[in-house]
Amino acid sequence: MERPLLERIRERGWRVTPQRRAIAGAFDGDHVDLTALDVHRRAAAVLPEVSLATVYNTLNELVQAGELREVDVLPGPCRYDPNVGPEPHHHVWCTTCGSLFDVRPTGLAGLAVPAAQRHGVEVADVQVLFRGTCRDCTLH
Amino acid sequence: MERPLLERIRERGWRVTPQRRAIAGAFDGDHVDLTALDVHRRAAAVLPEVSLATVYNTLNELVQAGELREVDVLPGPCRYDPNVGPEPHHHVWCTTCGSLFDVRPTGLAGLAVPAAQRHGVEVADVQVLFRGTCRDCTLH
DNA sequence: GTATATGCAAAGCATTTGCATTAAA
DNA sequence: TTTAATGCAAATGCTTTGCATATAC
Repeated sequence: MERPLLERIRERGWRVTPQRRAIAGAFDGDHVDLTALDVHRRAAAVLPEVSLATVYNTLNELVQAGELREVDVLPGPCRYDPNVGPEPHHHVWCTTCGSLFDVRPTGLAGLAVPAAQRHGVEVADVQVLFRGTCRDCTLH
Repeated sequence: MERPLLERIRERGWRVTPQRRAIAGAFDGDHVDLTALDVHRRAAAVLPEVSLATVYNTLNELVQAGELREVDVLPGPCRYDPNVGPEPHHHVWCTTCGSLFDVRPTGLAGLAVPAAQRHGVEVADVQVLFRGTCRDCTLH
């Protein structure tokens, strides 16, 4: 679990504006991965005037600063994940409702690409996506 | 390795038009995963009048028919993969130039999500993405 | 001949950008 | 007071759609 985003913004010496407070606040609690629209919806609940452009700009700045991770492993809009710890992490996704959860799978260490299939790519990183159906969607 | 797309179109009783011939032809050879624009570029090399809308429409029809697989595991436009065999497959991706290759990793069988982390999702499927840098990009 | 595929141009999202205005420090 | 952040509205990139025209069967 990470330190709150707002604290990390402050530590970077960035200006603390009401918008940034609202945007950072959107990630408080159980850190789900949010779309820009999710973030805007949550931020606007606290600060109705916050603009979508500012949400996008701020999310991008945070990604560039390494304080958010872009999760772009599934169809639809990009998601943002405040959990940027050292160990890469992975996801479980309900293909029906789109719910997305962080997960730390077992057996990662055994994964490898046979050299003959690497096409000259030096592998730096692995991302695993488990797809399935969540209980709510199974029950209709 | 799959049978040529055009043959599969014919077998479905679909009309064989010059456009469909050109679009199917784009996937001949080593089956890279192509974007719609890639397909359009290749198809237009053979049939200059083919429209991008037709490329999109045709790709979607082929996806719905199960003759193409959408690969939507990375940023940027969706890619289409003519290799729709039973075994799910995985990808190696150069994060610099965007090259994408199919891969059959070892160690897949050992991958699992601890029950406590499943958030009620019944896992049906796994997709693995290896990210790295290809030789060309490393050498500049 | 008839059903189906095509092309165009317009519309739809998600996202980015330019620039004048506002506000944090 | 200065520098940086915001909001707007317009632009972008990818993809879809409606509809009249063309064409495979």
